[in-house]
Amino acid sequence: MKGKIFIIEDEASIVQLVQHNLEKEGFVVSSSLNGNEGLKELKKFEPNLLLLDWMLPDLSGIDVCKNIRRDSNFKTLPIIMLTAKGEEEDKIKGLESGVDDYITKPFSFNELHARIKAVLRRSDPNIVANNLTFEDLKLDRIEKRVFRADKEIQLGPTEFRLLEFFLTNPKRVYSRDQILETVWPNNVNVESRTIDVHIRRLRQSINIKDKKELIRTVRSSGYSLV
Amino acid sequence: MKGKIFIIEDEASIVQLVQHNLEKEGFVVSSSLNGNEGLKELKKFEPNLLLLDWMLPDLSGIDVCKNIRRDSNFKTLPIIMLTAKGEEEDKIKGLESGVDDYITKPFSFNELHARIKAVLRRSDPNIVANNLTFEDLKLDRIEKRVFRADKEIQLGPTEFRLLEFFLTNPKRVYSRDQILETVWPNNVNVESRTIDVHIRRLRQSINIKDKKELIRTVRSSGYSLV
DNA sequence: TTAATTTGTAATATTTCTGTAACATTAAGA
DNA sequence: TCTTAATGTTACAGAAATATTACAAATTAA
Repeated sequence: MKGKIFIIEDEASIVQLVQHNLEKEGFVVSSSLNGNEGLKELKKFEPNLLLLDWMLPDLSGIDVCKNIRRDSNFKTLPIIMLTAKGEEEDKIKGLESGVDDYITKPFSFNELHARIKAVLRRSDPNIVANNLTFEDLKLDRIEKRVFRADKEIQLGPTEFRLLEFFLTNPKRVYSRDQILETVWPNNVNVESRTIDVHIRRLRQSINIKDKKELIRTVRSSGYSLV
Repeated sequence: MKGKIFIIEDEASIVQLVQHNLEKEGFVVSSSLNGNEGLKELKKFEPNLLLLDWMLPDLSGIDVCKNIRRDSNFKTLPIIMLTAKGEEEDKIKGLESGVDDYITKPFSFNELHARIKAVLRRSDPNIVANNLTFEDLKLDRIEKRVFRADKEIQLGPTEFRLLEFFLTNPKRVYSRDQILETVWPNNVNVESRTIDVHIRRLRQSINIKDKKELIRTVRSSGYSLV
């Protein structure tokens, strides 16, 4: 789990390419082909970053952008604008209207990936960090290892992703639906109670006797790291 | 695999000479004849070092250089500038703009090779090192020999490259895709399960009884040296 | 050319992980 | 205190990932 990215872009081929590659990188990705629909879905999806095409069939990128900035929930949502060649002068307008970065089409995926990482590093460092820590918990994404109080802990793949997810936003309470959406591969249907079992497994692995419980149950809301 | 080198240089004869010799040395090389195109391809290629001509048809070397340094992914990419005789005064400017070294045309390949090694040795020692070691494992790239606890080990070519790859980044977990991409010659299509078999062969060769396993399996992620 | 080595794959075995169902426990309001 | 809904716990079967083996084709050495 490296965060959620939403794409609003009308060229299906671009969407497909970018979405596929981002998913390979571990992002959860959703997309829309036009502005109005995109705005709605985006607010449901709650991404960590938006890739926004400058020229859309219905709204202009700027309109979308302004709409988003009006919504208090998305005031700080990082936005990267996708512009076509020759629209360069518009970039200035774009940056003024609250865009964090832009990239000119055609672009290579690596260029885009670099910018995404740069923007996320500023807005939400944990999403791209190689090491996540919280109190005496440490998770190394490169070496795929987890430590509690400097003692290594063995986790199965799902428990690893689950902990990774909690570590990107410690203390925050996540509902089962939210957990499902980001920790499980897309379009998989699992019983929501299944999460309880994985929480239990994770708890069992990361708990040390005489040390406090790290995962808090918030009845009727979900779980959080604490 | 001794790393990837990108060349931006408009004189085709120089490119050909350098590229050919570098490939003979085991580098993976790609090149471009002008600045704008070069910048794009470079970012796709993700080299370990860039050879950059000072005078290009479209952009100056300095422009290219600045552009690269702006991109967070390439902030530390080592650059060696190729300058023509008489441009010496420019060298100072070049070094200021973030170039790591320069060489004056005409140069012999040996001169260039020496500088490349010197620059890489600073930035990414494992790429040029003749000997890679990790714990009691030793791999000699020159003599193509491998030792475990001072006892020589016989490896097939693929197992040798595989171990070489792991040794350039011990502890790091690599996915099967990543392994395939760098250990196997480009555009070869092999089943991803094939890697398991080679891992097994490598394990069988480098393991000594009573010594710990050196290759770690990370379920659903890949393998690492450990 | 023949012999020896190396490679990739398919088939099979083994290990580890996952999701679910069933039952137990807990918390909170009536 | 009783009731009920939510969460905790456990065990297990099927699934998924990896390990192992054998073999034929390809490559290299002799």
